[in-house]
Formats: sequence, structure tokens, C-alpha cells
Amino acid sequence: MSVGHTAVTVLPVSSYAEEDCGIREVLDRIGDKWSVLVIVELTPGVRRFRQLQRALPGISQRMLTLTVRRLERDGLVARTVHPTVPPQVEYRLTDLGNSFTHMVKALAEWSADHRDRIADSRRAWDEANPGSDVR
Amino acid sequence: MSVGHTAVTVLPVSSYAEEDCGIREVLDRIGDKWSVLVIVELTPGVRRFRQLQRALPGISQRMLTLTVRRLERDGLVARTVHPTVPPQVEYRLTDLGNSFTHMVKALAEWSADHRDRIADSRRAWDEANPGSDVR
DNA sequence: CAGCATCCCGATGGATACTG
DNA sequence: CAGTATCCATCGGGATGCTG
Repeated sequence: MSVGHTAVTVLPVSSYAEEDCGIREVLDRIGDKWSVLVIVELTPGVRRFRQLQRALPGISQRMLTLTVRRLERDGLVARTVHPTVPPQVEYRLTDLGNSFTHMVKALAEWSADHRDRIADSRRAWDEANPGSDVR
Repeated sequence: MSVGHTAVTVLPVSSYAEEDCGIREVLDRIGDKWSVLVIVELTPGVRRFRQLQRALPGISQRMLTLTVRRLERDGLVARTVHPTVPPQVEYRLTDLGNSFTHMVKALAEWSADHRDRIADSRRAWDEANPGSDVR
């Protein structure tokens, strides 16, 4: 077997979007249902587990745990356990998490600024394309 | 029945993260697997269907169609059909779509800037938490 | 209080085949 | 070329029950 014979993994090129620009990584981190909301909720300061859950109506214990663990793993959130009875666990943003806050803020502003326009566009599209399963 | 009796919809408060700030809307729009990548790919200019598909290795016809339709519905992308043979369809960003480009750029920069730090954090966490299913 | 362990369902999205 | 139509596997995430 000569060199370059097996497993060449073609992958033609990819003008822009490919793996080179790290968009996919960010999306994998914040694209899920709760991560950004948790970050937003931690922006004002430290929160305890139950506090977070109450502040995020609809989140299950399981998902809050998972979300907060992943954020901790990524270094966006710090977790502090106070070995008391009953147990007390605090969550806060790290510097890294705080830096990400700016992104979220920009995103929220963009959303607020263009919300109406998007809603209009959707109405128009839906009217022009009745009975479409796109939605 | 007196006023204010039915359907009070409790919903305690929701300090920050609730529906009021439009984060959820943005995430519903860009949190999927391909939307942002398509937008990135359209940033340099107009693209045709197959061009997009080739530029986005791994995307299926179905998903490209769905993604591009949703973006069109939201008013981020404009679709132009040239009734030729064979058919030719062009996609380009609208002004709205272009404005969103800035968000994506910021996200990409943030990702690039902190990629290493996050990777380190993950390694450390994985080492400190062996055999965890969090990942 | 702050979780972990299970079970399970619906949505997302990939593969494939067909069409104007 | 630019789609549409199906079928199907995966998996994110909700509900529930138990524990230190």
C-alpha cells in the first residue's frame, strides 16, 4: 500500500463556513435550550441551585443539572459547594462566562431591534405560502 | 364571577431570563444545526442552491431546503428564481440578514479568542471527573 | 436542598428515491 | 439544477422516583 492510499478524507474545500471559523463550537455550547438562559440568570450575580430553577420556569432538575455542569466544564460557570446541612451550592459566572455575557447582550438587543420586522416577514411569508410545512 | 378571578397566571417573577428578553427567539432562529452556517456562507455574496450545498459539507438537500426556507420566512435571506432550463435559484442576504452577520462575526471572534481556554477547562474537568456522562 | 438514575416521547435531521 | 416526498435513527429533554 502506497502512501496516501487509505483514508484520504476528501472534503473538497469549504469556502467559508467550514470548521475553520469556530461558529459551530459556539453553537454547540449555546445552541441548546437552556445554557444562555442560565448565563443570563447568573449575570447579576451568584445564584443557588433552587434559585436558578425557580428563575427559569419550565426547566427540569435534570436539565438544570446538565446545563450547569456543561457550563462548569467549559469554564463559564464556577460551582461552589458549602458542606452544610442542608447542602448549599452556589453558581457564579467566571471571567470567561462574564465575557460571554456581552455576546448575549448583543444578541438580545439585535432580537429586540428586529423582532417586529421578523414577525412581519413571517406573516407575509405565511400568507404567500399557505399550507406550507416549513414554519 | 368577579373580575380578576380566573386565569391569574401566577408565574412568580423570573428575575431576568424569562420571555421578556428576547434571547429565546434568537436561539430558536440560529440554534439549529445549519442556519448560521448558511448565513456565513452567504456573507460574501449571492450563492445558488448547489453552491451552498457544496460549501456546507454534510448538509442534506432536505436540510438545506428547510434551513434556507426558514431564513427566507424570517426575512434574513432573499430567494430569486430564474425561470430558465435548467432552473437557477439564487440566495442572498437581505439587509436584515446582513445586520445579523455582525452578531455571527462577534460570536466567531469570541470563540476564536477563548477556544484554547475552553479546551483547557474541559480537559481539567474531565480529568477531575472521570467517567462522567456530562460531556 | 441539591442532586442522580430511569424511563420514555417527540422533534431534529440523515438517507434515499422521485420530479419538473 | 433545484427541489419534494418518505422513511427512519438518534437524541435532546421532560416526568418521575429515590438519596445524601
